Amino acid sequence: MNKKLYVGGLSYTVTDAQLQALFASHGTVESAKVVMDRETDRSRGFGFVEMSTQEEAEKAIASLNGTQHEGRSLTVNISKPREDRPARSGGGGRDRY
DNA sequence: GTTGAGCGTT
Repeated sequence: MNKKLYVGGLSYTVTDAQLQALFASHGTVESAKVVMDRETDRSRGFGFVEMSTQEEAEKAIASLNGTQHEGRSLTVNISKPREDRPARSGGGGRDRY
């Protein structure tokens, strides 16, 4: 198990600092990032947070998952590493059709 | 509005 949290259901107005502040109320945030679409520089509506320990990650999930933020329902869960997804793992990142 | 990048041609 890791300490990385996936945070979905974010408003497009939420940014990394907002995300960190939200989770910091329920544990020690080591890092937080809202994923921005690199083509539009706007939020994709989800992000990632890393807590100091798994224990704090768990309580952050329990406290924030299913709640609302900036008018949207939050989904909080342990994340999986991006390398685990076949879409961008080494061998070809960009589509070439 | 649901799982993060960019490098560059293996």
